[in-house]
Amino acid sequence: MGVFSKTCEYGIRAVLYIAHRTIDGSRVGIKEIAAEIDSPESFLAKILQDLSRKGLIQSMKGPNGGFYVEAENLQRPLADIVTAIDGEEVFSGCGMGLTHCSEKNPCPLHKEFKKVRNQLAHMMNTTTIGQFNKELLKGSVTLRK
Amino acid sequence: MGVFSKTCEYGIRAVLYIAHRTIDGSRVGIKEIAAEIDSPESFLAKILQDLSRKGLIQSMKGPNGGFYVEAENLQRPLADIVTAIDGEEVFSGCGMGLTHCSEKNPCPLHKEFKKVRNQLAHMMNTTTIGQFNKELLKGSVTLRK
DNA sequence: ATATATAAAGACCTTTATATCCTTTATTGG
DNA sequence: CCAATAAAGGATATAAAGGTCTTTATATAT
Ligand code: FES
Ligand code: FES
Repeated sequence: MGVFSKTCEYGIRAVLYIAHRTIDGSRVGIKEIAAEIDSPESFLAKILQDLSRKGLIQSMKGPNGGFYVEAENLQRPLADIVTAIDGEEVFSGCGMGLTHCSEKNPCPLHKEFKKVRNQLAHMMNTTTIGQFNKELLKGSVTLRK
Repeated sequence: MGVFSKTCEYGIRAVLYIAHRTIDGSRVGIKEIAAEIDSPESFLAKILQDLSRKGLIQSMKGPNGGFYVEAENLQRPLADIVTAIDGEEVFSGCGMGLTHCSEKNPCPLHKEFKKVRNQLAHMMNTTTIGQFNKELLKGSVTLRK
């Protein structure tokens, strides 16, 4: 198990793919996305459906339809994708599973775990959907394999 | 989903409980452990069986039997418990699910994610099983709720 | 030796995550 | 309007995680 669920991993990869692939105002279909991020097509369809309903990405049916990201969404943090799919637990939950992480009744790891968790949250909150577009176009970073 | 699996969370809590409860050379039974760390008893039994087979904790059958932690194991890092139960992925896997995290073919998050992951690994590698015994005895930290 | 306490082991069951497939609905170009 | 296209939605399948129960093995005390 990684830090995020598989669903979430696919979701992040797909959104970043869509974002850099549609800066020109075009749309991209599920087949291409799935192929390019190396994910099961129909499973990804479900994930994107969900993210679309939640407004993180946009979609259009019909010929020349597909998924895209509106300009304003390019500024949204990746944390929004994680929260939409996995919830907030990874950003606020106790590292060893206590039902509530708190200062008053802390688990042994609390002090240190909180730092890590906060660093993770900070990273995901200050990293935006559109931020990697150039690097993705250049090919200096990848979304598959 | 948290950073670790539920199995792993129970495992960590249980090992820390056993450690501080048996410094005097005694043993502690599964019923007490499960009650004190607030976990399902027979599920925890499976987990402890596994950790015992792997040598992270010790056990004895029969009257006055139970689980305990040998002195040398008190020095082992909590990372060993995580690795034994969840594997190493959380310490080395790609944050967005690429099959191999690498410098040569990095995902967009690689640079930042690696820092977080390393901080997590460092924390878990420098924190030992026995390290919280005093605090647990004092009651300044908790393993339940 | 026997009875008893306790963990080990294995067979199950339930829920959640992951994944596929098929039908419906919306959009577009002709 | 019509046919083609692509996402939405719903039903279902499969795998993995989470959890329970019963039986067996082993240690101890009497
Ligand atoms: S109580 Fe465990 S991380 Fe805060
Ligand atoms: S490649 Fe993704 S974290 Fe290293």
